[in-house]
Amino acid sequence: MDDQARIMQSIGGVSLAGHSVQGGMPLPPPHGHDGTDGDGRKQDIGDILHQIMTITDQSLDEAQAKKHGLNCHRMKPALFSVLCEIKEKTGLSIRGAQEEDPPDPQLMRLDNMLLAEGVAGPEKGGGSAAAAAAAAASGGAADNSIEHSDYRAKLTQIRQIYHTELEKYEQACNEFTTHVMNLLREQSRTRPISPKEIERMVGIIHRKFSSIQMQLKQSTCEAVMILRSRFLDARRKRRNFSKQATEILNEYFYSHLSNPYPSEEAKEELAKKCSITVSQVSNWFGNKRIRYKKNIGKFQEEANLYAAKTAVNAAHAAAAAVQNSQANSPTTPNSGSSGSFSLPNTGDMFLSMQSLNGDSYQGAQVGANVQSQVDTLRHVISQTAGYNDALAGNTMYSPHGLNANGGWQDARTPSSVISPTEGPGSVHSDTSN
DNA sequence: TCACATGATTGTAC
DNA sequence: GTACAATCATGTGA
Repeated sequence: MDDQARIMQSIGGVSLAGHSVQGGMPLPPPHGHDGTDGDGRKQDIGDILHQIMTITDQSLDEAQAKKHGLNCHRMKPALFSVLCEIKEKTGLSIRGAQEEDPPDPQLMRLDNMLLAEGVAGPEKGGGSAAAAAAAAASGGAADNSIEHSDYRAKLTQIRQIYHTELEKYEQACNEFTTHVMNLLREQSRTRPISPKEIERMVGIIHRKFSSIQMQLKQSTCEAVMILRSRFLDARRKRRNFSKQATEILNEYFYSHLSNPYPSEEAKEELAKKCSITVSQVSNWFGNKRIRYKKNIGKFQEEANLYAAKTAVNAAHAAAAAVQNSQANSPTTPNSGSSGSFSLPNTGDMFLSMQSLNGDSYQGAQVGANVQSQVDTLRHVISQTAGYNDALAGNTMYSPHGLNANGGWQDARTPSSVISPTEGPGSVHSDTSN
C-alpha cells in the first residue's frame, strides 16, 4: 500500500508538472507553477524526489492519508486517463508474452505415475490396486501377504501425506490469489487494471504454486519408488519350498529325466500341487536341470530313490489296471490312487497307464488291447524290480537323456524320448518344448 | 560360524 | 519367450 501511495505520489507529481491531456481534456496548470518555467519544473521534480525519499519515514496512517488525498485529488480523473493510455500502449507488448503454456510433460508424467501407483486419483483408501499389481508383476504367492499389508500401509501413509500437503498448497494458493485479487481490485480504483490483467496475475500465481506442487509430486514419486524397491527387495528373500512340494517336483523331474521340460499345463498343475507359482516351478526346473547336469554323480542317489518310488507307484497303478482288465471293466478310469500325476499330457508312464484304461473297448479289439496292456505291465513290473535292486545297492539307474554335450537329448523334441520308467509303447506328450 | 543347499535374478543365446 | 549359465542372497544343519 505504501508503494502504491509512493507511485501515485510520484506519478501525480509528474502529471502535475505539466503533462498534457488525454481525450482532449486540458490539464489545468499545476498549482504554484505555470508549467513552462524550467526552474519551476526542476523544483517540481525536486519536490517529488523529496516526497519519495521521505515516504519511507512516514507511518502507515500518514501514507493512507496521503493516498486518500490523492484519490480525492481533483486531478485524479485526468491522471487516470493518462495511465489508461500508457497501459493501452504497454499492454500490447505484454499480451504477446502471456501465451497459454502447454501442459508440462514432466508434470504429466508425475501425475500418471502417481495415478498408476494409487497415490493420486479417486481411491483414497490406500493403493490396494497398486499393491495387487506389484504382487501380480512379481508372481506373488500367499506367503507374501504380510509384505503386502506392509506395503499397503506405507503407501497409504505416503498417500495421506501427499493429499494433506496438496490440500495445504491449494488452500494457500487460493488464499494468496484472493488476497492479490483484492489488492488489484483496490488498486483498480487508482490505476487501470483490466480483468484480463487480474486473470494473468492469477495465472502467474497458479504457475508458481504448480511448480511447488510439482516438487511435492516429485518427492512423493521418489518416496513411492523407494518403497517399491524395498518391497521388491523384501520379496527377494526366499523361503525353501515345503518338503512335500520338493518331493512332488523331484518326482516329476526324475520320472521325466529323459526330458525334464514340463509343459505349461504340467507347470500349472505342479504349481497348484505345490502351492507355488508357475514361475517358481520354471525356476525350480531350470535350477534342477543345471545342477543335475553339473553334478550327476551327486544326484544319482536321489534319482534312484525317486525312480524307485515312481516305479512302485507305477506298479500299483499297473496292478490296478490288471484287476480292471480282468474284471472286464475297461471303462473304469484310472483312479490315480498311487499318488502319481494324473496330468493328461505330462507323465511318461502315467500317461501310458491312463491311456490303457481310458480306451473304449470295442468287440474284437478287446483281446489285442488286453495283450498289449499285459505286455506293458510286464515291462513296468520288470522296471520296478530293477529300481528295487538299485536301492539294494546295484546301480541300476543311469542318467538318461543327457547327450555327450551335457544337454538333454532332443530335449526340445520330446515326443520320441523314453524316460527311465516308461515302457516302449508309451506316449510322450510333454509338449512344452 | 561356516559350508553347503536352494530359490531368485540377471545376462546371453537361440 | 524360453532355456541356460552364472551369480546372488538367504535358509539350514553341523
